[in-house]
Amino acid sequence: MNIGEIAKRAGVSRSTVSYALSGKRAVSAATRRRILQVIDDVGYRPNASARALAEGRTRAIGLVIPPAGRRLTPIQLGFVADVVAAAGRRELDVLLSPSGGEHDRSFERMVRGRRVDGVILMEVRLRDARAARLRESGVPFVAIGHTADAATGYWVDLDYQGLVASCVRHLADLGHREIALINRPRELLDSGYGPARRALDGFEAAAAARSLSATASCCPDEAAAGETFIEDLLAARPGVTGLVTINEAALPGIERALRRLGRAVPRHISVTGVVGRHWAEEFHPPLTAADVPITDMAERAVELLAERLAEPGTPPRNVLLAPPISLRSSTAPPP
Amino acid sequence: MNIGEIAKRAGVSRSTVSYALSGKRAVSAATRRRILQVIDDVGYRPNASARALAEGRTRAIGLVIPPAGRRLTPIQLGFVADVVAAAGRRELDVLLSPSGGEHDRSFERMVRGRRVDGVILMEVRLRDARAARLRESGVPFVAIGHTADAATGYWVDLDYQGLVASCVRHLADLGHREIALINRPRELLDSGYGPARRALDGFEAAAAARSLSATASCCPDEAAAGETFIEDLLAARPGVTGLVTINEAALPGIERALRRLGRAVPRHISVTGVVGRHWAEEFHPPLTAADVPITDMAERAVELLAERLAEPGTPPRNVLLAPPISLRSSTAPPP
DNA sequence: GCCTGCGGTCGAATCGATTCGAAGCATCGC
DNA sequence: GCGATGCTTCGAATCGATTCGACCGCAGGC
Repeated sequence: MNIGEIAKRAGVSRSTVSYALSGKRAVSAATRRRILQVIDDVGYRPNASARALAEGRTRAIGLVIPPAGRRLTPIQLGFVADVVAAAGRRELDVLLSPSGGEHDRSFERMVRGRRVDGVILMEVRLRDARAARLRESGVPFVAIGHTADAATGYWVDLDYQGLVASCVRHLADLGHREIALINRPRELLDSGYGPARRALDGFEAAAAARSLSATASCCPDEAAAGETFIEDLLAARPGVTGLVTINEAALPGIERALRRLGRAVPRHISVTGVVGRHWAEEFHPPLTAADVPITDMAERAVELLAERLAEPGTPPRNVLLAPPISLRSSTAPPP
Repeated sequence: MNIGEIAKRAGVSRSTVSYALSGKRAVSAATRRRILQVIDDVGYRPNASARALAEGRTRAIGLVIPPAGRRLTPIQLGFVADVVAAAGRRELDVLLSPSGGEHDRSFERMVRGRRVDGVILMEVRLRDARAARLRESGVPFVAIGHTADAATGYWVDLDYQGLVASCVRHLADLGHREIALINRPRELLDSGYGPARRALDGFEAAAAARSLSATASCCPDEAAAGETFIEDLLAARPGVTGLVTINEAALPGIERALRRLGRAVPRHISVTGVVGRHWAEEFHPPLTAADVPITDMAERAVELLAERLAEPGTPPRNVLLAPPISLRSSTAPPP
C-alpha cells in the first residue's frame, strides 16, 4: 500500500496525494476529502524510509546513553523515558545507542549512516570524544551536561555548583560547623565528569565562604559502598553533623549505616544534597534536597534539538537549570 | 558523500561499489581494494534511508516500553539497555516507543510507517491490544511475557509459576507452615498481567500441595507500600514465618518494616522470591531468590526476533526461562 | 476580446542505495 | 579459428516518497 495506490483509488496523481497530506500546496476541498477518505479506509501511512530519502531528513533523533555495562542510575533511566515522550510529542522517533567500547559501531551507524537528524548526548564529559565526533561529522546535537568549550555548543545542564553551594549554606544557616560531601565515584570525577567536578567546586567554595570544616570524598554508585563510606567517615571525623550528597545510588546504604550507628536523622545528623525526587522521598526521613528535574531536562533537551533542526545556523543556546531545594525533614540544627 | 561519489573516485560504476561492500557478487581483489581504500579515506557509510528503501528492510527493530508515566522498575530499565546491546551485536538499531494513551501515535508511526522490521513488546498482558495490532499489521514481533494464545506467537518469558512454587517448596522444606506472597500491584493482576497471575497460581498450588497455611496479596510497586504491607500482614497474621515476593520495588520497605518490628531475617522470618539480582544483593541480609535474568531475556528476545526476520514463515518459537534459585542468606528454619 | 493571474492538478526529476540482465574480455577445448 | 564458459563490470530499473516546473481552465481587468 503506497502513495501510488492511494492516488489510483482517489483518481488523482501521486503528487496531489502528497500535497493533500502535507498541505504544502493548495488542494481543492473536494479532492482533499476524497483522498483522506481513501487513506482512512485503507489505513495508509507514508513509508518512513522513502520519505526520509526524499526529504533529506529522517524525523528521528538519536539518544546516546552510557554503555549498558555500567548500571544506569534511576535518574538516567527516567530521563530516557522522558526524552522518548517529549520527542513523541513533536512527532520524532528516538533511536537508542549506547556508546563506548564495543558499542561505537552503533554510534557510527547512527551518525554516519544518517539514521537520525540530530542527537542527544547523555552524561557528557568535560572533554568528550563523542561530542568531538559529532562536531566533526556535522550532526546537530544537544549535550546533557557541558563540555569544556561550553560556549560553542548546545546543552542542558543542572547547576550542580550552585545547588550544592545552596545545600552547604542551608546547613551553615542551621548552625552546622563540620560537614562532608558524598560525591560520585572517583573515576567519574577524574575523567572530568561535570556534575562531580562542579559539585566539588561548589561545596568547597561555599564551605570556605562560611568557614566550615569540610571534607569531600568520592563513593561508588552502590548502596553497599554508601554504607562503608559512612562508617569510615564517622570513624575518621566523628564531629560531622551535616552531609551533602549527589550520589543517589548510595542513599539506601547511607540510611542503613546511620541507623546502625545510632545517628538519628535529623536529630543527630542532617542530610541534604541533589538527588532524584524519587530517591529523596524514599529516604527515611524524606530528604530536604534539590530534586533533579529529569522530565524538565528531557523536555528542554528535545526542545533545543528540535529548534536547532528547524533553524540551522542559529547561535548555540543552552539551559542551566537550578531547581529549588525542597524542604522535607532531613535537616535540623546540630545537637 | 554518496555511493556515486565513491564510484567516481574509484573509477568504477556504482553497482560495483555496492557489490564490493555487500559481497553479493564477485569483485576482483584489485578493484575491491581500491574501492575500500577510497571508502576508508573519505569515511563513507551508506545512507540508511536509501538502503532501507531499496532493500525493503530497515535493519532496525522497535522496542515498545511501558508508558513513561508509570515508573519503570529497574528490571525493565536494565532490560532496555540489554536489548540495545544485544541488537547492536547483530547490527540492528533500536527504536524506542512508549505505548498506551497519548503515545499510541508513536506506536503507529513505527508500525505502519515501516520504520522497523520487527518489534519487541515489553510487559505483555494476557489479552493485549498492542499484540493484536501488530498481528493484524503483519509486523513480526516477540513478546516479553505471553498472551492468552501463547501457542501462536513468539515470546520469551520467565517461569514465574514454577519459580514461585520452588520458593514455596524451599520454605516448606525448611519447616515453615505459614507463609505469604507479596505480589505486584492489584491493577496489574486484574488486567491480566502474566507474571502476577502465574506467580499467584504457582504460590497457591505449591502451598496447597504441601498443606501450608498461605495468604497472597498485592502491593504497589513502591518501598513505602512495602512497609505498610508488612505492618498490616504481621498484624493480621502474626504467625507468618516465610515471605515470597516478586515485587522488587517494595523490598526496601519490607526490609525497613521487618527491622522496625524487630523481626530479624532469617532468624525470625525467612524472605525469598523472584527479583532482579541487584535487588537481591542489596537486601539485608542478601536474598535467597531466583534472579531475574534480564540480560539473558534480552538476548533471547533479540535472537528470536532476528531469526524470525531472517526466515519468515517458520513456526513460532518461544523460550521459558527458569533460572536457579541463588542461595544467599535470607532463609532458615522457622524459630 | 485578449492578456494576466491564480487556484488546482499533473508529470517528471530526484533522493541514494540494491539488484538484475547483459556486455566485455580472456581463456579453453575442439 | 570459433563458439562456449566464466569472471568482472556496467547500465538501467526499482524502491516510495517529495517537489519543481508546467499546464489548464476560469475569472477579472482593460
